[in-house]
Amino acid sequence: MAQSDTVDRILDAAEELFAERGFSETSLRMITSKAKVNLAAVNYHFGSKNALIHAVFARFLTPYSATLESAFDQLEAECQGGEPPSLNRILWALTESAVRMPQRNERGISIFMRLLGLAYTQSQGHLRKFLEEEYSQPFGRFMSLLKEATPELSAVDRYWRIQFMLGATAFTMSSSDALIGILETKIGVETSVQEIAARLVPFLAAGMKAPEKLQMPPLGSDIELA
Amino acid sequence: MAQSDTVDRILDAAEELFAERGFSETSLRMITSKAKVNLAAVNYHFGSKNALIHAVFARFLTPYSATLESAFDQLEAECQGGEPPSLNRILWALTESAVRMPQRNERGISIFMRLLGLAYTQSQGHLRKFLEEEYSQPFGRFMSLLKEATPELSAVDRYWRIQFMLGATAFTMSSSDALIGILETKIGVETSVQEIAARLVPFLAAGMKAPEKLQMPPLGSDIELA
DNA sequence: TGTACATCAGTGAACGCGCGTTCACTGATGTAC
DNA sequence: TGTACATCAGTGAACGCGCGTTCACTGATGTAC
Repeated sequence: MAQSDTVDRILDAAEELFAERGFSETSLRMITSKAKVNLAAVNYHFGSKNALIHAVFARFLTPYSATLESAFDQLEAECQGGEPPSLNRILWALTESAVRMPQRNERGISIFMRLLGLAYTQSQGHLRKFLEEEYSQPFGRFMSLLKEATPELSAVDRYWRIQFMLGATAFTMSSSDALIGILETKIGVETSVQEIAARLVPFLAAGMKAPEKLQMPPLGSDIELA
Repeated sequence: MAQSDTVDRILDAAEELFAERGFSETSLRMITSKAKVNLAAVNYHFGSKNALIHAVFARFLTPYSATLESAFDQLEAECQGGEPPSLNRILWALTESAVRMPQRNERGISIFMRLLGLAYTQSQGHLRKFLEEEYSQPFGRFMSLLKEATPELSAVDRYWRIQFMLGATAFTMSSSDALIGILETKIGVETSVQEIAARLVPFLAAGMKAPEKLQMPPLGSDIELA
C-alpha cells in the first residue's frame, strides 16, 4: 500500500495559506480543511502549530541552503588567488540558487520569497530563533563574501546598507504577487519573479556602491542638496 | 473641570502596543489595561478595533501629510521654470518632514516609522483602503515629483525601483530600534534615526539611478556578471 | 498457520481560553421652561 | 430658582465565537511464538 501522504498534504496547504495570509491569521482549521485531513492530524504529526511553521520552512530552506553553499563554493573556486567575487556575482548567486531550486509548482518561487519576507517581517520570536539556529552558516558566509566585495565601506556603513538591501528584498518579494497584479492592471505588463530579481540586483548593487552618507543640513536651511 | 483624556490615553497606549507587537497580536484588553481605562471605552469612543487603528494612523499622518505638502510646495517654488527638483532633494524633503514633526516623546519618530512599516507589511485590508482614501494626495504628488526627477526610467522600471525604495525604508525604519541596538552591542556605535536617514537617502538615490536591469543568464552558465 | 499483542495513522468530540463586541446601567453635567 | 428631562462619558458583566490543544477511541498492519 502507498505510504500515507497526510504529512505532505498538511505541509502543502500550510505553505500556501501562510504565504497568503501570514502565520497568526491562518488557523489550523483552515489548513486541515484545505488539506482535507482531520484537525487533530496536525498536532499528531507535528506536535504544535509552531512546529508546523518550522517544518514548512525547513522543507524549502534545507535544499535552498545546500544549493546556496555549492554556489558559494563555485564562486570561491573561480576566484582563488585572484580578486574576490564581485557584488553582482554574489547577489546573483543568491537569486539564481532560488530560481534553480526544484519547485513543487509554478507558484513555488513566489511562495518561497513571500515566506522568507514574512519570516523577516512578522514578529514571530520562535521562528527567528529557529532560523538562526538552523541556517546561520550560509548567512554568515554571505556576510563575509559581502565584506570582501565592499572593502571600501566602513563596518557601520556596510551594516546599514546590508539592512537596506534585506529590507528592499524582503518587502518586495513578500508582496510580489500583489505588486505584479497592480502593475498588470495599471500598465498592462506581465512580470515574473525572475524579472523582479533581475531588476532588484542592480538596484541593490548600486546602493551598496553609493557615495558617502549625506551631511544632515540644519533644520530649515536652504542648502542645496542636489 | 478638565476635559476627559480617555481618548488620548487609549490612542497613546494603542500606538505603543501596535508598534511593538503588530495589530492582530495586540488585544483591546492589553490596550485598555495599559491605558488604565475600561475595556468597553474603546468601542464607546471609536466603535471598533479597526476604527481605533485608523484613528492611531490619522493622529500622526494628518500632520505629517500637511508638513509634507508644504515641503513639496517650497520645493516646487524654488525650482519654478528651471529644472525639476533632484531626487536627493525629494527624498530629503520626506525625511526632513518626518524629523521636523512635533513629537509626543523622544521615541516618537521610531514609533511613527515602525507603524508606517507595519501598515505596509501586515496584510490589513481595511487599513490599506483607509490610507488610500485619506492620504492619496501627498503620495500621488511624491510619485509625480519622482517621475520628473527620473525621466530616463521607463514606467515599469520606475515602478519597481519605487517598490524597492519603499521596502528598504519601511523595513529599516520599522525595525530601527532593534537594528540600532544590535549595532551598539556588536560594534559599540550609537546611532539616531536621523543618521539612519542620512545613510538611507544616498543608498536609495544611487539605486534609482542604477544602470539597466540585468539580462538573466541561462541557468548554469559561467558568464561573468561583474 | 493461528493467535495474541504492539505499534501506528488517523478520528470525532470536547476542553478551556482569550477575543471583539454588546447591553443595561450609573452618575455627572447641560438645557428648557 | 426649581424641576424635569436629555445628553454624555464611562462601567461591569456577560455574550457568542473561533482558537490551539487534548483525549479516548478505531481499525489496519506488523511481529513473536
